[in-house]
Amino acid sequence: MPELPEVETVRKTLTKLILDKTIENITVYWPKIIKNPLEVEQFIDALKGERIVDIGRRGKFLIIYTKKYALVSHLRMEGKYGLYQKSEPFDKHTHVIFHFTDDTELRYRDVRKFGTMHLYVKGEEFAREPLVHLGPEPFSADFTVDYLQTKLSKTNRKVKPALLDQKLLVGLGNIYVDETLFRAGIHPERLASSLTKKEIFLLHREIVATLSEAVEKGGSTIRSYVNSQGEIGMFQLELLVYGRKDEECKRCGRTLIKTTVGGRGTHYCPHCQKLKL
DNA sequence: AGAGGTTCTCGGGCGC
DNA sequence: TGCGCCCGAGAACCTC
Repeated sequence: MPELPEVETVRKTLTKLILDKTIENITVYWPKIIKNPLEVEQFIDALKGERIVDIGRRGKFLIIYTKKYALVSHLRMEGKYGLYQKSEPFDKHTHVIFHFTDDTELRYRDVRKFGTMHLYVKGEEFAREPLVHLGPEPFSADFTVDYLQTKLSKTNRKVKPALLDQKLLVGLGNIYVDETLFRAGIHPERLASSLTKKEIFLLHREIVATLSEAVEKGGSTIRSYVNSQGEIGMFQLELLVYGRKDEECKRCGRTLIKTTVGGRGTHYCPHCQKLKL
């Protein structure tokens, strides 16, 4: 599900729902989701009595702040947060419940159980896994054309796997990387180090543009994504290549192709994105 | 039946 | 031989 635009949308909607609520207790049904502290009891005890004071985001990670702690949460493929009345029944994919002092509770649901949670004392979170080695935010001043140029020139990988690496840049996932490469006219299997200065400039511009347009539209709903208020995104209507195998390229009219690159399903236009050598 | 929006771990290959 | 880095493959889990 969630790449940067979806996580940013979850951050905004979840803030409206749980800001200022106080955690009375927590129930953990699938302890493997909690990666730090190792003991689930410690996780629960730490957060008891804590009030939600802010919700942030770093790349695809959500950071729920209480007065003392930072809860770093990754939704991976299918993780979802939702606010429910305590009286509502919960399904078998609900793995963590944060019981608030009012009659509501925050439920974490995750069909594939890939999601993770790390709890740290506030201020330590950026110096620890999983945030410590992340690359720059695409909307930050650190993410410049020169930075992208330097990084791509130093790797032997193909451009698509390079851009999916969150150490190079945070936020891109399989959907937005395919969209970005199409918009920049770059074949996903080009060697990253072979890109020209002009191509890097276009790539940088389209990374920022694609992600910011997607944030404005509330993300993309492909299979199951909904924000914390249960609403779908709208950017899937703007997708130019992702999920459009065998359909017409909106730029040149030829047939779009789907292959595998770096083990990931990859959509592109063989005419607009040439694999020059 | 196999792929699926993610990322961690592991092992092979290579250079020093 | 050893170490460290880089990279790709496989694994984590469930649904359709």
